[in-house]
Amino acid sequence: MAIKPSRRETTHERIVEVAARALRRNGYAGVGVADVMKQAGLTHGGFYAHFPSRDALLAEALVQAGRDSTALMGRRISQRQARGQSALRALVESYLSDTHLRGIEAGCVVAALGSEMHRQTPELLGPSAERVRALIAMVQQALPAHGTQQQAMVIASTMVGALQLARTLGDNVQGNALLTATRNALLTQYDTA
Amino acid sequence: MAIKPSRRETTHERIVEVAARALRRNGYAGVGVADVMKQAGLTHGGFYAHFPSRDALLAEALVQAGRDSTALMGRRISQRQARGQSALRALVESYLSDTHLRGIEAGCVVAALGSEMHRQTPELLGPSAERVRALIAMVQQALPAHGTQQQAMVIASTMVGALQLARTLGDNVQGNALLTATRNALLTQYDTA
DNA sequence: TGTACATCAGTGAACGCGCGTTCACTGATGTAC
DNA sequence: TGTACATCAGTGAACGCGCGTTCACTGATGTAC
Repeated sequence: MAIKPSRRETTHERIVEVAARALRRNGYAGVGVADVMKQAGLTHGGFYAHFPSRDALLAEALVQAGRDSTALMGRRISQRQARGQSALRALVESYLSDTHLRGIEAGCVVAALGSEMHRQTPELLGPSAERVRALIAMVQQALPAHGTQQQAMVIASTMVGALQLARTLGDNVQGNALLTATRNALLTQYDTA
Repeated sequence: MAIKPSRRETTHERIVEVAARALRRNGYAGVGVADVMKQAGLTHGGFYAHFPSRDALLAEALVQAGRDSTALMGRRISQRQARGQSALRALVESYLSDTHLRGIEAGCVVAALGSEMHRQTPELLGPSAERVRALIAMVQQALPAHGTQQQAMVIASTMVGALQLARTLGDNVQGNALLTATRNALLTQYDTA
């Protein structure tokens, strides 16, 4: 029995949701208070009734982005498992898909912000490291029995790196070749099905 | 017979060198004109006698950062090979070393900027993609005979991702465990020596 | 070799713009009776 | 159910600061004779 959220709460969540997408699309420096408020259908003045500072918004947005992308990835994986794919194949093919290559603002926050995470304020570093651990845990759960955390770390690293390199190469022959090569390598080595 | 560089050229290179380090330490948004000039021992006014715009500096800095980190990595690898390590082991152990984990501003530019590269201006995107291709080529050269470009792509992705995740986790047990696991996995699979 | 002049790298003050932040005010929502 | 009032979410103008950029000027370097 969920309590009906107040108008204030609804607005707050809308702002965070907009910021969570902007964060992945534009990076930390690309999230502007005025911009986010405008996209949420508000004026910038009301911002500080919801957040003590821009940094506080970023912290909430980071957590929200993690929740959103995990949920989306979870749905995609379930669909593939329903079609008979193993958990690992479903994960690898979803993560290293053309859809994920192009869908940055709805995609994995670790891939979207990987190289920027370590230089953020402590307020943001905690949740960032937590996201990395969550990604590794997600991979480990998808591994066949006896999959180790070490294996999960390596696979997570590979997927994050591959997505970033492919995005830099572009949505073209080069980028897609890199994704394909990585999918094949991971499945050949770790998918025992 | 290198021509003695003019005062102007020397200064220009000094500015680019400072920017190349700042770029890796702070990211694209973290490179400020005034800051760079100050670190180069100059005042900010003279900047536009050297570069048409801040973006032009970033482009030169990116290329310079690639050159510098490639040269440094090359020296580290040579040292290890002189001690009898295979080319691949030397590469993997250098790239995934604690030194590289901590030495961001002198390290691989792809690892330092990976998640930011794709959203830069076209002027910067070209050199960025070129850096990715250079990294892949460097890995392929280190592979034992018959190493394919596909294998090189996967290894490059893994190393870049691992370094970023380790940096986010921090220079502690977690980060080092991730680096160690990745080193072991890559060497077990690809080092035939 | 020394002097006079031209060139040129670098200085430092100033401008304009964007962005985070503040605040007095308004209009809508909800409560008391 | 209707009216009067209090609360509160959101508005929009304004402020200050940092940053990229411009420009008139200075002091040093180098060239001509």
